[in-house]
Amino acid sequence: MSLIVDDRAAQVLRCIVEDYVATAEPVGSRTVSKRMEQALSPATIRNIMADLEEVGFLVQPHTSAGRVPTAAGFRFYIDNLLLRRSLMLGEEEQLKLAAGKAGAGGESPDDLVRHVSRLLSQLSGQTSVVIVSNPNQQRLRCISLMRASTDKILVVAIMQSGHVQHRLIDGEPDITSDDLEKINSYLNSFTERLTLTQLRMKVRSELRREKAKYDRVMQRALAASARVFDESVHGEVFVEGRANILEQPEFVEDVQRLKRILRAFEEKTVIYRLLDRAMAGEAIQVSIGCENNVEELGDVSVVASGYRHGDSSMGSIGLIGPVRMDYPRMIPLVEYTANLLTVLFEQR
Amino acid sequence: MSLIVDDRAAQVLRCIVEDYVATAEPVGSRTVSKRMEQALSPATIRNIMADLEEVGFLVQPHTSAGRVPTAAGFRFYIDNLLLRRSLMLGEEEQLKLAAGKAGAGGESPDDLVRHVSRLLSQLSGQTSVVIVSNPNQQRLRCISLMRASTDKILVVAIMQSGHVQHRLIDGEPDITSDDLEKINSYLNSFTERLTLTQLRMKVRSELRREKAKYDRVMQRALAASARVFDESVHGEVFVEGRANILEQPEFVEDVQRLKRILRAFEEKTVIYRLLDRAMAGEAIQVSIGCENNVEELGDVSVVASGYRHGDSSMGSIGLIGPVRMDYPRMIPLVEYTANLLTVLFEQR
DNA sequence: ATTTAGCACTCTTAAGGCGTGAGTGCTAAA
DNA sequence: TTTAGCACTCACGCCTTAAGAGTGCTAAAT
Repeated sequence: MSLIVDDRAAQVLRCIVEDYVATAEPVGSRTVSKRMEQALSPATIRNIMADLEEVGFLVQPHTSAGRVPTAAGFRFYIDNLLLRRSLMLGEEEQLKLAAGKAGAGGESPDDLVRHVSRLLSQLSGQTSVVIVSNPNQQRLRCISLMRASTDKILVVAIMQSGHVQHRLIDGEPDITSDDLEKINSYLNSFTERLTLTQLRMKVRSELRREKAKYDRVMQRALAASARVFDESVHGEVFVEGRANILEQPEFVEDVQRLKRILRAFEEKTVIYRLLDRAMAGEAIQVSIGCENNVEELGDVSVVASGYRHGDSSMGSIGLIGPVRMDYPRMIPLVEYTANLLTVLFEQR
Repeated sequence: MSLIVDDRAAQVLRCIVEDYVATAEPVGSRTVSKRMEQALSPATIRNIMADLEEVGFLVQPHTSAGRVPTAAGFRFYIDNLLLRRSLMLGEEEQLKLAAGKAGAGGESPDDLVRHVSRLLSQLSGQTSVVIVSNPNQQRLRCISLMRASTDKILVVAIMQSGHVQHRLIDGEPDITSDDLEKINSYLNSFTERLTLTQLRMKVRSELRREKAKYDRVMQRALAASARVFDESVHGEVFVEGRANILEQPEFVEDVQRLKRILRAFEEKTVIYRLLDRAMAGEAIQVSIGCENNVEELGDVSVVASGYRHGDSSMGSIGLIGPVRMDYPRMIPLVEYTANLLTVLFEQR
C-alpha cells in the first residue's frame, strides 16, 4: 500500500478518468474491467480502486456508487498518463481558414482575437477566454497628437503589434497645429520600441531636467501627453461561448455555482487574474479546480497558453470548463490556437 | 361578457399581474380578494377571472391552479393600468454619481456606455443591453491620415460624439508625410458634419469628376482612405448582468430556454435587431414576449429607449427580462438612464 | 501471494399509492 | 348581482416498495 502508484493502478486511474470524462457519472469496477478488456476481474479492480482512494485520487459520492476522480487524481493523470490526441480532422483547417480570413483583412487586433476565441469555443464546446496584455506594457511604434476640436486634442499611439490606443484630452486650446507638429517629431525621435510606461517616465524626466529648453506651450502639451495613458488603462478581456457551460451537467445541476461562474465572467479583473499566469510562461498551463487561486472560480479547470508578438508577450488565450474536461483534446487545441495567434501577429 | 373589460375587471387584472410579478406563482381568487381588501368575495373574483380568461388575458396552467396573465394581459396592463413608480430613493443619485465620475474623466464613449449599462443592470436586477449605432452613420468632426510605419497608414476619424474610429491600411509606402498632410487638409475642408458614408461617396465622386486635378500618389491615397471605413464596420453591442437572468425562476427551471437566451446574448446581430426599433423612436419601447419579432428571444420582455447626441440618434439602451417584469419600476429606470446618456454625450 | 468468485449488504432511484390542500365551477340562496 | 356552500380536480409531498448498481469481505483457486 505504498504511496507510489504502480503501473497497473495508473492504468486503472486512466481508465476511470476517461470514462468519467465521457459520462460525468461515477465509474464502477465492472465498467473498468470491461474497458480493460477483462485483463482483470472486477474484484481485483475493486482492490486497486480502494488503494487509489487511499492515496486521495478517487472518492465515492456514497457507498455503493462508483468512484469519481479527485482534483489530485486529475493532476496525476495529466502529469503522468495523458496521451495527447492530435487535432481532429478539419479542426486545424477550420482554424487556419478563419485565421486567413481574419489575418488578411483590415480587421483590428482585438477583432482578430475575438474571432479566433469564438472559434476556439466552438471547436472545444467550452467557454473561451482571452486577455490582452495591458497596452501600457507593449512596445510603441509611433505616437501622434492631433487637434480634434478647438478645445480637445487626440493622442494616438500605435503599438508594434498593430494595436492602436487613443485618448481625447480636454483643454489646451492655445496649442497650435504647429506646436503639435513639433511635439510629434520630438516624441517620435525616441519613442520607437519604448513601452508607454517608459515613454511617460522619459517625458517626465526630460521636462524636469531641461526646463529651459522648452517654451511654456510645448511644456504643457508634453505634460498633457505624459498623463494620457495612465494607469486607468487596462488590458482587454474577451469571453466567448458562455452558453457552453450549460452543456455540462455538473453546472446545470447547481444553480448557485452557475451564478457564481457567470458573475465571474463579467468581472474583467477575475478573468485577468485567472489567465495572467499563463501569459508569462512559455508552456501551456493547466489548472484544475482551486489550483487557479481564484475563489470565484474554484470549481472549474482552466487550460491556457500565452501568445506573443515577437519577443514580448501579448496576452493569453484559454478555455474554462468543468474539472471533468477532455484534456487530451483541449490541450493541443489551446496550444495550436495560441500558436496561431502568435503567427498571425507575426504577419502584421 | 363584452370584449371590453370594465373597470372592476381591470382592477382585478392589475391585482393579478402585480401579485404574479412579485411571486412568479399562479394567483388564486382568494388572494385577489384579500389584496382588494375584501371588497369582493372570492366567488365574485372567480367570475371576473373567468371573463378575463375568455378575452385572453389570463390562463390556467391546469385546473385547480390559480391564473397567470398572458402576454396580452400584460400588454393591456401596460397600456391601460400601469401607474409609474418613480425612481427609488438613491437610485437617481447612484446613477448621477456614476455618471459624474464617468463623464468627467477621459473615459472613452464606449467605456462610459458600458459603465452606465452595468449600473442599470445592477439597479434593475435584469440584464442590461446597449447598442451603439453604426459609426458610419455618425457625423464626423475631423479625419486624419498618418504614417504608422514604412508600409502602413493609420486613418483616424473623430466623430462629433467623441467616438474615435481608426483603421490601419496596408501598402502605399511611397506616399510621403507631405502627401498625407495635403490629403488631411483637403479632406477636412469638407468633412465636418458629414457622415462617414457620405464622406466616402463624396471622395469617390471627386476622384471621378476631377481626375486631372490630383497627381497619382494623391489619387491612390484618397482611394485608400475612401475604402477605409467600409461596410464591415458595425455598431458595438454591450451586454451586462447576464448572471441576473438566473435570478428568475422561470429561466432556471428551463435549461433549454436558458441556453437559447445565453446564446442570443452572444450574437451581436440578434441584440441589434432587438434594440434598433427603440433607437429610431422617441418614446420608450416595451415589447412583451414574441412582440419583439426575434425568434431567439421570443419569451423575454424588452424595455428599451434610444439615446441621442444632439439631433442624431446614437444608440439605444434597455433591459431584457422575463415577461413577468416589474414594469412600473423598470420603465422609469430605463427612461432615466437613456436620458442620462443623452445628457452625458451633450457635455462632450 | 495474488486473483477471483460468491455473497451479503448499502444506498440510490424510480414507481406506485395515498392524503392533503389549493383552487376551481356550479348552484342556490341572499 | 353577489355570495355561501359544496363537490370536484389536480399538483404535490410523503411513504413504501422493488430493482439495480456497486461495494467490501471471505474463502477458494491459481
